[in-house]
Amino acid sequence: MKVSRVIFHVDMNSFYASVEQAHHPELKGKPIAIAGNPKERRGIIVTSSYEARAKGIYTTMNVTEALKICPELILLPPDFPKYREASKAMFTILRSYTHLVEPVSIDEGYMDVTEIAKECHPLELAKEIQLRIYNELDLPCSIGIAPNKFLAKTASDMKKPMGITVLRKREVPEKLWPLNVEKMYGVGQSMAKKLKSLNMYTIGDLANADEGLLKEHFGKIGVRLKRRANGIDDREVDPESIYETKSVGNSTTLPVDITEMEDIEKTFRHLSSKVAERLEAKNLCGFTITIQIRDCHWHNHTKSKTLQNPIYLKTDIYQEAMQLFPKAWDGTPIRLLGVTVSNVIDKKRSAEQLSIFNYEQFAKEEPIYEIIHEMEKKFGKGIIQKGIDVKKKSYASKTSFSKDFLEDLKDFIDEY
DNA sequence: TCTGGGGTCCTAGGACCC
DNA sequence: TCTGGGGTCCTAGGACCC
Repeated sequence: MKVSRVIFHVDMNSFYASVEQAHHPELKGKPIAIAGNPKERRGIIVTSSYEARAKGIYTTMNVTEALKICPELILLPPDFPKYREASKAMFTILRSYTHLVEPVSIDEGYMDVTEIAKECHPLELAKEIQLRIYNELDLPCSIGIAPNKFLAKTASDMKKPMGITVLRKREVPEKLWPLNVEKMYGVGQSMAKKLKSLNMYTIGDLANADEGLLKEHFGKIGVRLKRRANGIDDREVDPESIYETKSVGNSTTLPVDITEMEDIEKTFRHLSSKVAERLEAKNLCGFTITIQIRDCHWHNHTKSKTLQNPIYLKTDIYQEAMQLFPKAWDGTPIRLLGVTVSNVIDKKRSAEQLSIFNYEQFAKEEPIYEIIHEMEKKFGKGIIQKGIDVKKKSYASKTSFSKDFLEDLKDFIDEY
């Protein structure tokens, strides 16, 4: 039997809008919204204050539409550096209690407070954290307290803003099961529709559904949903997960649909340099490049290619993107273009990967295969890799050989 | 309700290898 | 030459989340 855990899910309330209100107290109590440029097609509501929500404003709503419903709505452009700073301050407060903090996005995260809970009542701890975030940063948040991530996440959603909700496993049938399936985290529009066609309308229906049936229609996702609906979730709080970037991409909805090569090239150049910039900032490079095209009918097309050597330069990214483009485009006017580099690794580690590939090529192409085997026998498996690393010069400084070793190597080659 | 931009995870089929 | 079964990687697309 696994030891019972105490997990918090801390969820900032209408984060961007709250950060703006904290910076500009005169905006408190007023309907405000963070939105893109209202003159452009991309002008949508990103977040709105509770005062705005009360008037019918919601995320993804067109700005023009929003102003029609609520003419007094105060629009602000997004200021991401400001939000990132507030986010950092918030996580610093969380980490002052335990290192077991897992940021999920800019405005929410999990904490495993099992240890702390032995000496302090979870509810009191949650109150203290909520109050500190409020007093020190002037930001409201909701906290869910539960034995696992799924229930904690569900709980934090139950009382907003400034709520604290405890959700025990034994309360699942009473509190969770009566809710509609679409209320469940992990069930979107598409799955809700499918579930309903299978006569499952509530989370309880999902919890008590036949596992084989769920597997047949939804694969492993279905099986997982059933477990979650029963309050079962073994995922651990992983503080490292934010450092494990899988992909870096940029995309843009164009002001008007385009078909001209000149415009397409210009857009890809811009996107490629954005991606390169962000890879650079994270010291990453990646093996796979993907381009995305969304046409005027909202059909998406992607084309991707995995390279033998990782890329990170804007010129390389641009070139690969432009090579993929004609293979993915059928001539339909384009609404959105995107470029993503995935399969990413640390730039430093990439040097090793590069050499492994070259070694294999080298071994296949050259009749010196035997030499390589001999050398491996004498110096160990990594020798050729190291040798080529040095030859490539790209990271020669990272590879160091002892003087004695170099002497041995020289002798060996001469002898051969 | 006519839909931005950043991501992650999953699936299914094909290629290829042992 | 035909036959399996298992595993991994790649690609395209879809669903979901904030």
